[in-house]
Amino acid sequence: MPPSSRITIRDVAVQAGVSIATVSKVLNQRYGVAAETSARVRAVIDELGYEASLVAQSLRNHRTNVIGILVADLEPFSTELLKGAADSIRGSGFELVVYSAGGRTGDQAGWEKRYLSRLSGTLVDGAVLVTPAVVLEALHGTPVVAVDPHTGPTALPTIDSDNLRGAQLATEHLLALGHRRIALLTGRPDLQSAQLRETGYRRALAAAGVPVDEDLIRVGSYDPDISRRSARELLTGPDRPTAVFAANDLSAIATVETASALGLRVPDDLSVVGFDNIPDSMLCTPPLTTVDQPIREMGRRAITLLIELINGGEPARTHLTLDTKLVVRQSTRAVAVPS
Amino acid sequence: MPPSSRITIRDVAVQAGVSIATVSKVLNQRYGVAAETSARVRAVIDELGYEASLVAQSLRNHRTNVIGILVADLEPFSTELLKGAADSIRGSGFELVVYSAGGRTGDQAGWEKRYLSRLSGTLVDGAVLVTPAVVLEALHGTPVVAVDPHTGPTALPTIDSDNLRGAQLATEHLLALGHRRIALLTGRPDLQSAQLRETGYRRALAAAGVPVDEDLIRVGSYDPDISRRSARELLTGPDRPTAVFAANDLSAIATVETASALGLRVPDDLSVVGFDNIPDSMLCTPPLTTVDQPIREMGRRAITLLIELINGGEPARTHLTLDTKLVVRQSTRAVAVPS
DNA sequence: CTGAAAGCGCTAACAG
DNA sequence: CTGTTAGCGCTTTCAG
Repeated sequence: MPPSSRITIRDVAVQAGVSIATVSKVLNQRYGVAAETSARVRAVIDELGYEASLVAQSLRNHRTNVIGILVADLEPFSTELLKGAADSIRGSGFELVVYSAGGRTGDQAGWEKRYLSRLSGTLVDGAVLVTPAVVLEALHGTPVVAVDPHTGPTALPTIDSDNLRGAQLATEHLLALGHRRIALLTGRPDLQSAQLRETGYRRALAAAGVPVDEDLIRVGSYDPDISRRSARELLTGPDRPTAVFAANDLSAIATVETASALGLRVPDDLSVVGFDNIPDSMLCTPPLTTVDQPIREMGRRAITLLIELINGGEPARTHLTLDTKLVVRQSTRAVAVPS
Repeated sequence: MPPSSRITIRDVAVQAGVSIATVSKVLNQRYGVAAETSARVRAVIDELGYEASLVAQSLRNHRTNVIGILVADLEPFSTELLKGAADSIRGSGFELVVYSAGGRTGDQAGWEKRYLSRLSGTLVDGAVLVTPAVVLEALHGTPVVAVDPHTGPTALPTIDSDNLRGAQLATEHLLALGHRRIALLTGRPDLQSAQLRETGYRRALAAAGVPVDEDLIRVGSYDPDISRRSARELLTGPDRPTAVFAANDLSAIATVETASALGLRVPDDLSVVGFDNIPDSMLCTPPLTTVDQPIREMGRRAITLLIELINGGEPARTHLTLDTKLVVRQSTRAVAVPS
C-alpha cells in the first residue's frame, strides 16, 4: 500500500522548487536562505498545511522538548496526577505525552522498564513514572522521576507523600476523640505505602499507650470488595470497634456502606477516617474524614523536578516527600473517655 | 555530545556477534534464523535490557498499533474521557498516547491540526480529537474521531452527547415542579454545545406555553467568575427567578454559592439544575440536580469507532449522539403552581 | 541461514 | 545562498 499520503518535507520542496535542505532551513529558521526563497517556501508550507513529523525529528535531533508521563492505567489517581502535571507544564516550553500501558501490567519485566526503554533517547527528553511497582535503577542518560513508588526506596529521584505521618495523624485524631477500640483496614500488603500506613497506626497507638488488638486489623487491599468483607467482620464481631481507620479511600467508603447496611450510623455509632487516594472533591457521599494526599501537587513537583534534571545540573533536592494533612469532616465523633 | 547512551539494535548485534538485520529478524519473529543464533541474540537482548525504539519503528513501519488522543489540556472533562478511552483500549492490542497541547490553545491554526499533522502518518494509527474548537476536514488517510466538537457539524466521524435533549429535560423538570420564572445561565456563545442547551431551554418553555423572559437569560460562559456575576444579577433583581438552569456545572456551582451568599437556601428558596461536564461523583457540595453527560461512555465509543476505522471498512454509524439523562437530587423543589 | 544496502522523514555539516 | 551527503534506529528485500 502507499506509505500513507502524509505530506512530507519532500512534497514541500518539490512544490516550492527547492531542495529538501532548504525547506528544513526555513523550518528551523536557520541563516542562509534568501528572503524571497524563504517566503515562497513558507507559502507552500501554509498552502499544503505541512507540519514536520515529530517522529522523524525525534530520530534526528536528540532533543524533543517533550516530556513523557508513563502510567500503568488511566484511573482516578493517575488522571488526577496528570492535572497537576499539566499545571506545571504550561509555559515551560515542553509538551506532554502520556503513555498508558492500558492496564496490561502483567507483562514480564513490567511496563515501567519497557516503555521507558521504548521512549527514552527518542521521543521524550525525560519521563515521569507514576507509582512504579518494580524497582528501577537510574537509566542510561534519560532523566526519570518516580511518583509515589509502591516499592521501597529507589535510586530514582522521587516525589512521594508522607504515608507514615498521615496514618499517625489519622489515628491520633481518633485517639483524641476518646476512641480506644480503633480498627485498621490495611492496604495491599506488598506495597510500601500500605506498610507505612500500618506502621503509622501502630506508632500512634503505642505512643498513646493503647495496646494493639490484632483482631481489629483486617486486610482491605485497597479494594472495595475485600474491604466490605473485612468491614463486616469487624462490625459484626463481639466488642466491635468504635472507630475505623481505613488505609485507603475505597476501603473507607466500603466501611461506611457496610456500617450503614448493618444499621450503624456514621458518625454517631462509628467514626471513620480514610486515606485519600482520589481528589478531595470526589469524597462526599457520605462526607468522610480523610487524610489528604496531595496528588496534584505531586504531579506539579514531579514535572518541575524533571525539567530541572533535563535542563542541566543537579537540583537541590532529588527526593521530595510532601506533607499529608487530616481533613476533618463529619464522619468522626468524640466518645466518652473511659476513666 | 554523545547521542545519549541508549541501547540500540546495533549494540545487541555487536554483542551477539551477528548483523543488525539478524537481530531485527529475531525481534520480529521472522523466519530464516537458526535456532541457536536466535537463542544467543535473545540472551543478549535480555542481558542488555534492550527494547526497540518506538520512534524508529514508527518511521519505518507505517503501522504502530498506537492510538493517539489529542487534548487541549488535561482538565476534569478530558481526564474523565481518558478513563473511558482506557476502558476500551484494554485488550484491543492498541496502546494509548495522550498528547496535550498544555493549554497553549491560542496558537495560529489551532492545536488540533498541528498535532494531528505532527503525529499522523507516524507514531499513531489514528487519533481521537477531544472537543476540537475549529472545523477540520477529514485528513489524508489517518482515521480521526472527534468527541463533542464545539463547532457545529463536522465532516469527521463524531461522538457527542445530546445537548438539546438534556437541556429540555432539565427545563421540563423545573416546569413540572411548578416553576414559571426559570432563569438560564448560558454557556460560551461561540460554542455549539451552548447554543443547543439554550435552544433546549427555549423549546421546553415554549412547549409549556411559558413565555421567555429575556431578562432571565444571562451569560455564564462556562466560567465560574462570569457565572457568579450573572447569578448575582439574577438573584438580586426585582421579581427574581424561583429556579435556575445553568448550562454548565461550573455555572451551577457558582449559582449555588451566590445564592448562599445572598442568604437564599437551595433548594428551599431556589431550585438549581446544572449541565454536567464533570463526573457525577465530583458534584456533591452541595448536591446538585444535574444533566448527566456520559463522558466516559463517549471516551469508550470514540475508541471503539476509531479502531473500526483503522482496521478497515466503513463502520455502521459514523456519527453517534449519546443520551443524556436528568439526575434529580435535592437541589430542586416544587413550588406552588399559580392558578 | 546470514548480512549488505536502501530508505522511512528529517537535520547538519559541507561543498558548490 | 543553495544543494548534496551522511546518518538517527529500524525493517526489509535481495544477494551471498
